[in-house]
Amino acid sequence: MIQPAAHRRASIADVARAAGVSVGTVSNVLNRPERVLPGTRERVEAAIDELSFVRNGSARQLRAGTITTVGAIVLDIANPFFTDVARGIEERLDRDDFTLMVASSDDDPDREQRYLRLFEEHGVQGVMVVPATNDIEHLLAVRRRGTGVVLLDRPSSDPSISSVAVDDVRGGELAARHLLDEGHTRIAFLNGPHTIRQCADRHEGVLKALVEAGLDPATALVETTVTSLNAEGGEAAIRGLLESGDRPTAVFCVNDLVALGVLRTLRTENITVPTDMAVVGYDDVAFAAELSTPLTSVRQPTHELGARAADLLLNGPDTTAEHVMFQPTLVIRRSSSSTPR
Amino acid sequence: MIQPAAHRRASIADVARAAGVSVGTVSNVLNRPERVLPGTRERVEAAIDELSFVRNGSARQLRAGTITTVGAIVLDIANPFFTDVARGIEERLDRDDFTLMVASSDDDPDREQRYLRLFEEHGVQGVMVVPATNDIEHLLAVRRRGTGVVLLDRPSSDPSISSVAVDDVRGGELAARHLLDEGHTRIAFLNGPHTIRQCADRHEGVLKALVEAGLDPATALVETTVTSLNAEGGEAAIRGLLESGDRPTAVFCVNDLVALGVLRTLRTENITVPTDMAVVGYDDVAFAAELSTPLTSVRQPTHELGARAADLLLNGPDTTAEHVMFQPTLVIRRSSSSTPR
DNA sequence: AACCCGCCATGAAACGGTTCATAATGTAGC
DNA sequence: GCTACATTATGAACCGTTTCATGGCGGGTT
Repeated sequence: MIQPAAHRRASIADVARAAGVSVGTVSNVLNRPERVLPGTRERVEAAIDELSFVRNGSARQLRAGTITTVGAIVLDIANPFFTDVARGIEERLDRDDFTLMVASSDDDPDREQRYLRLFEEHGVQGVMVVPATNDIEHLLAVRRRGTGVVLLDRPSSDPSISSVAVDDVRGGELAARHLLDEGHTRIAFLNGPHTIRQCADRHEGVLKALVEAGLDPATALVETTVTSLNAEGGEAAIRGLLESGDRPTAVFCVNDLVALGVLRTLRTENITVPTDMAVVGYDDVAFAAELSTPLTSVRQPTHELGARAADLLLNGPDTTAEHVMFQPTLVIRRSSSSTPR
Repeated sequence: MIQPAAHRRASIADVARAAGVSVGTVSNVLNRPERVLPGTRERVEAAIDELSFVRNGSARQLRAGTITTVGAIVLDIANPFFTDVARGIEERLDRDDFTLMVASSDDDPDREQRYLRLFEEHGVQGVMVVPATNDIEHLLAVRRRGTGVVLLDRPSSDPSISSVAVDDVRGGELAARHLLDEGHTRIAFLNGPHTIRQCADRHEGVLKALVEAGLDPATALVETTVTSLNAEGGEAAIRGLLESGDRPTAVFCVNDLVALGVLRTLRTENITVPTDMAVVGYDDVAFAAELSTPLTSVRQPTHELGARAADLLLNGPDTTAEHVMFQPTLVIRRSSSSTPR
């Protein structure tokens, strides 16, 4: 059980009493020390220490209105992609002395909603969200009520919401085209649910590449939905695929964590990469280049993504939203090519 | 610029007026709907929708006092070790419908202090902290003022503060002893600053192993402080070491991110692992087993660590603190041994 | 001496909820 | 018809800050 305070926390009134001044003066010491005579200030500061007074943030915020905090809601806090983005956000925020609170929705719309509500109720200046659903009506509502909202890693179609994204259609296209170039004609795509926009977009990109190459997606593509977008999800998905018998020659994974699970499984199953099966990941996280079979991956500018999102939140246009779209690049390594580079 | 609300947010009084009821009734609809007649409730709910009313969390909390949120402050949100711990925390909290806010101190005591203050001022039920300094007086102060505090990944000597940790002395010892067993007599330790307790403890463990083996640490050990505990830090540190000429035959890295940077650098420098140089990491993150040279690493039970910490915060003893200490294990792989397993 | 001004300190209003004692209304029992 | 009681709704007090109009005071100017 969390231990309750022995008794009520000291309030500004307690401090005022102890220092023999009025509450207004204590508040001034706290917020505009230059307005109060050094002598009094010291007395007040002594009383503050004495009572180990801590300002009540709720009361402060209730009255003052503003707070220099922004929130970020990502799909999975254990995914290096999102934490790298978070670092980008933090660095930008530091410049303006804002603080960041991060929460993870775990791909769950309910959790997203819950954290969104929490942030909104506590009056954050704005919130950056990687939505877990295709529908962003709930985010529009937040925006309408006056809280800043920036879509993260996801383009916005709505004029009232800014977004910072990377072209996922193009990313899917790059990956698929590369595999086609390598001679594959039957490709598995371990994707997340299409309710996550990024997944749907990457799928679209893959289709585009296939059609351009004159292939029929119905036969050339096997899309499997991974249950959780991490190594365990990748492992389960590839096992399912291997057991199904009709095995493709290449696997495109919706992110590098999934690819990690795939590589791990293929190794234990003695399936050689890339000769028996080529693998392509997404995000190009730090370890991708150092894997036993260095992983071909679609690189996204994580840092810039986060920094730009924070920037839009802090300095964005007042009325019209801005939509930033970065371009991904493909980094070809050994997992998909016998002749990388 | 963050766009201000067109005008003041709707308050409970606005809702009351619109629905033709009193503020008390609106509050009841919000908090104990069963106490209000279905007809009135519907009118109030309609008004809430109409005005798109969102409760003001500050006001609510100011009056009601409590909040079901806890905070976590970790050293580096981009380090998989900490995010895995965060996952463990989240899962435990979910059971009690608590929410988690994560902040990253970036090894900076000032940032830690800033976030700590933010959490405390906003009245979180408790906070889990991986302290950036050896001194935890500031945490004791928070505890005394009535906010729950649990030390994360770090033992507590103080009876008033609970802690959940993994034995870092033992971890350092395991790693060093293994390298000694492999025949190395000159070991580099790419460590973080000793102000971070874990780093100091691991150092102590290394010393212990060296002494037990009858070696003089002064000659057998080269400790280098990495500037930032990530791949870039590892890269810079190992480069410095290589340039210094007098090259050791084994490198123990304070975490797997640093080890990743080391492996990357050694590969570009054409130094073979483990024959030219053995490498051991710490944390056994997900990708460690899948690296080009699978990485020997000290494994810590991340999930249990987080879950237990959350548990202590929610159900911990009222008066006496509890100190949980997990034991690390060494996972031997090819980066340090020609005959792994 | 009268006036003005700047400097500090004061104390009450306001922020937007929750809570609780009280009132209003309806129902049942005698 | 009267009392007893349950059910709903009311509205004022309160939480702990910030803010601002007000006032006291001392010194400089006319």
